[in-house]
Amino acid sequence: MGDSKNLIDELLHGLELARQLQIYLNVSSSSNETREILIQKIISTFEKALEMVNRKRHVNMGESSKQQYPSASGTLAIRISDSPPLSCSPRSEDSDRDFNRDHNASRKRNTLPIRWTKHIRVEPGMAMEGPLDDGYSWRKYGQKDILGAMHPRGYYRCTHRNVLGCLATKQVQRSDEDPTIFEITYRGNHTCTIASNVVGPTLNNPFQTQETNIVNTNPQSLDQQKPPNEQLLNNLRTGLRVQTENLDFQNQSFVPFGNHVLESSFAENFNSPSYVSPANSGISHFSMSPTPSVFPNMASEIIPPATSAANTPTASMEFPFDQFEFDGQNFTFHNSRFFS
DNA sequence: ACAATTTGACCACT
DNA sequence: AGTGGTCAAATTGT
Repeated sequence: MGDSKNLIDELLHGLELARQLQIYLNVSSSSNETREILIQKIISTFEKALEMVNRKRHVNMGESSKQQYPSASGTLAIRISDSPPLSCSPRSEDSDRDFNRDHNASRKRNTLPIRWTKHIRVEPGMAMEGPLDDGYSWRKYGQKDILGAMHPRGYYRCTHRNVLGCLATKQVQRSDEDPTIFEITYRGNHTCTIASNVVGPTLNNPFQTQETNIVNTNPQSLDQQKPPNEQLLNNLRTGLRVQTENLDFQNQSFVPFGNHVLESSFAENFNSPSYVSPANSGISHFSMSPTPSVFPNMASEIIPPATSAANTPTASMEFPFDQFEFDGQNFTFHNSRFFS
């Protein structure tokens, strides 16, 4: 228990430092020395936190199932807690529902295990009627007032659901604490974008085009007009903007996998010049709770200029869940194809 | 006319 | 019974 408290303290400390750094980085008069010190502190804080987690895991686990959490510069392992069964395919439930219109079966509650969240911030003062463009075409199919939430939750499915059978869906929930932040929960994989190669390795490095555009959400515009590829390319051409924001890492509403570990070399891929995910542009910003990631407090997002619509925030991450492996204990994410 | 969104109703789950 | 997720008819936009 003491360790958990310390862990939380450390992570909170990291959060605070990161916030300070964010402020400093926006103040041109601050010295490089100050930045260096802050960055060192942040790294140190997170490393300490990770050590604590590792210690705890060593105590709780036998040697055989031991998984090391990475240092800040090493391999990223995402710990995910209690899970629905992993035996089912990511889309099995949805598939049954949509293409079997037997109403008894089709109305079955979606127990889709694969889902992940993003926290997106839009510029205050801009239209924020909904999420920004994330490179995919979504059609809204519902909206619901959620108990305890100030803002309704929007339900979206892939526009190509009927034509291509793409079963990806997302839910968009505006944050109560910070109305400029949208929490987007993606469920299922885009089968339509496998063909169109939305997260293509051929796009330019988004780090080269991160300067400018402010998010300009246009709730009435349509994101259904362009194929995802073209949209993303357009986004990259016209400039992207990175926003770093604080995540509520204590939010533990998502339980996608279970007590397993997602292991991936995110960090090293982030340094790779060839890495181009229009979705997250190399900066970790998705979270899988309850312990979102080793960077629990920070979410960075590439905010593309708004080409669309309805409610989609920014370029989204296409997450190739078919590259997960589950061996009964660990959930491994093979990201070589994803990041290459 | 067609496509997208809105919204009340329905259903499954807890 | 309460809640979240989805459906589908009605409405709105292009």
